[in-house]
Amino acid sequence: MLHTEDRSQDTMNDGAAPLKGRKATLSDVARLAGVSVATASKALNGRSQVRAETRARVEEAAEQLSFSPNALARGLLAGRTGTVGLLTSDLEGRFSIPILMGAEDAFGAGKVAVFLCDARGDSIREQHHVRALLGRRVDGLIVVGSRTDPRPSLGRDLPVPVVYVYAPSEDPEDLSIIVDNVGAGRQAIEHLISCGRTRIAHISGDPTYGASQERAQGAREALAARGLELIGDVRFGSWTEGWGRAAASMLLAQHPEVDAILCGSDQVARGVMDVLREQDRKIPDDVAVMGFDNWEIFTSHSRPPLTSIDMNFERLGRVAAQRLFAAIDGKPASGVEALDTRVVIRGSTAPGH
Amino acid sequence: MLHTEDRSQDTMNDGAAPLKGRKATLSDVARLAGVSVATASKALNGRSQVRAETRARVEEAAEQLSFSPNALARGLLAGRTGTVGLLTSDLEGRFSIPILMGAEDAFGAGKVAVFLCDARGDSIREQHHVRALLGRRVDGLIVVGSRTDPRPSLGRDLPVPVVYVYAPSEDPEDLSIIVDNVGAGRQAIEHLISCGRTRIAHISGDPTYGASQERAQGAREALAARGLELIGDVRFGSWTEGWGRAAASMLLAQHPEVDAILCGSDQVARGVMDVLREQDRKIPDDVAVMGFDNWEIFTSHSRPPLTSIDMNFERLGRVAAQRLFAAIDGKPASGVEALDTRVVIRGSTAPGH
DNA sequence: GAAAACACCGAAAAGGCTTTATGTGACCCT
DNA sequence: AGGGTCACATAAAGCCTTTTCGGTGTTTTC
Repeated sequence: MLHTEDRSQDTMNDGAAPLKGRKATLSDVARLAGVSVATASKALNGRSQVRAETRARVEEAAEQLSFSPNALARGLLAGRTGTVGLLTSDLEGRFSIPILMGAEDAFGAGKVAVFLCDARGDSIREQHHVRALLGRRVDGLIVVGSRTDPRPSLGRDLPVPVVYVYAPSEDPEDLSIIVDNVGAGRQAIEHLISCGRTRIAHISGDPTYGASQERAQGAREALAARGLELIGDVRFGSWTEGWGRAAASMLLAQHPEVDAILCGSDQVARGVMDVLREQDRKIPDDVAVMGFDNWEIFTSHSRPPLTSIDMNFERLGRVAAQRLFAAIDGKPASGVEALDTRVVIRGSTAPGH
Repeated sequence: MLHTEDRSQDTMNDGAAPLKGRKATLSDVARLAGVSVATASKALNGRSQVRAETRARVEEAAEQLSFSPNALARGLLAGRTGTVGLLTSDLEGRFSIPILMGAEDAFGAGKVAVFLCDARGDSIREQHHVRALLGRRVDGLIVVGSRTDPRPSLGRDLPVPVVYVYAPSEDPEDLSIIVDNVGAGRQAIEHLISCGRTRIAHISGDPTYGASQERAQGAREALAARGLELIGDVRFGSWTEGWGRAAASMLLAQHPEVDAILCGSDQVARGVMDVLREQDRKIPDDVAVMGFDNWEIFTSHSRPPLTSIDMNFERLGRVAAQRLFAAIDGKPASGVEALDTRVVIRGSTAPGH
């Protein structure tokens, strides 16, 4: 049912309700308070050139009219809009969201609003969005990639600072905030070793992802530091449960002595655990299992709950926001900043967790 | 070294920082083209009062300066900003994202930019965001709930139209776009029946969710229409695999004759399938299994792939965006609009899929 | 008692754009 | 030739806020 009543020019409001942006302008407030707009502005912005009594009158008038200053006019004058663009190439993916949440959180704490744009992996669309955002005079841009491999830079001649997150920019002059995947691999192995495991295998994911190569490298490094080696080298495949099952079957057949399996993702780990259970290998007593990503939906509900490496995505987003703030304030940075990860221990490596 | 002057958190940034890419303004374009700003404006906006040759000159000048009009100034004048606020109460959840994608898509196709705000389920934070968005003079608001139960209205006296998605507003005067959960339950049962099943059980999720009650109701209706009943009535629990496993064990013990299990979510279905496999019941030959949500990550990688009801979230977001457009254009609507769902058939009900 | 200091307020400009109203010349008609 | 129409260009008036600068009236200082 449609009704055509016009809600936009409403009746007078008593000012009791808190949320009414409405059309009240600063001159309305000034008129009601019996002062000039200049004085009203100063009063509301805490400038010093206003008598306390006058300020109070203005504030009351503003309250009564539910005045809220027009951010457009303010931004037009200030040259700063207090907005940033958040450009993601893949909202659907699991990784953009927490990053986005972290960034939104950090900005919302300040007085910055976030324009969200999803390029859907299309660079034409991305260009279009960048242009639109610049037209809106955002103060800065955050670009979130969909995988960890380097991506093309937006260019050096943008009028606003840019921070790349998750996927670094190909241009080292840009500032990129990424996950330390080598460190993540190292951390994982160190945890397994400290659980007393020595015959460790690594079932990874898609080999075309930089992340899987880097994690494998970190894992090898950590093993080498103890004079150990991977059992049966790294097995690459895809990021799926199916691959986890297939790879686990082969691994157990070829190397039944294995006492820990590091998996490329929680989904892979899930498949691996299914096979272990079917073959009556106790987790973690016979074989410890570990994943990457700490994807709650998989880690908490598996049997037993899965130990995993958390990528701290929210922090990634928050740090990106902070760096962008700094750049906007005239303190730019460049290079690649790799943030560390964190082991979340559950029952698949530590009984009782 | 840049000045380390008092760059206090305020706007006292007196242009000391070298803003390198100062954006070209319309007067720059006009000067370069040798016309007045008024003419330049009309030329670039396709107004009629401009000679073709003049228009070409202006366009070339604009191109040369890579001019893009300042959306702030334009919005200030027009009273419309071409922005909307997207207020979600829970970004983390699985449902907001596709809705958000649909909306972003629909708006991006027009010339509307989206402010994203996450209230994190906190109504104080929500109020704060609403106020901030109104200060930025958004043209409209979309409010995305985190569960399907009705939520408090933002109020009738907002200066801009609002569309509620997923969770309807408690106020029937508001416009809400939701999923037809009763219809979804009906659809599911009809599919199972058309697969030849008659002894159907329903393992649902958290009973405090309206969605689970409504789906159960739809399921009962569809069964009643064929003179059938649920085996062992609805079993409520939580939306987890663990509950799926527990409930399936009990169900199979009490009603071994069951030939289909409708599950409250794909995760529940996942648990149910684990138990069926452990008890050597063939899926779908002995027992068909079905879920709700069509969460790819669960449906595609289970054994066999899981038939599920897709909620069409992207369409939900797109429709919400369209309704908001209409309302902004002065064609408001109210009431609750329930969109239908869709069965995605896979191997867990239909062999060979 | 005059000069300076001070506290407070208002007029006005600026910021970039669109639109209205006004102005100018070219052209056509009787 | 004068009046009218038409096509085009421009000046100027906003939109809403912040900030600078100038102007009161009052107080302090020597």
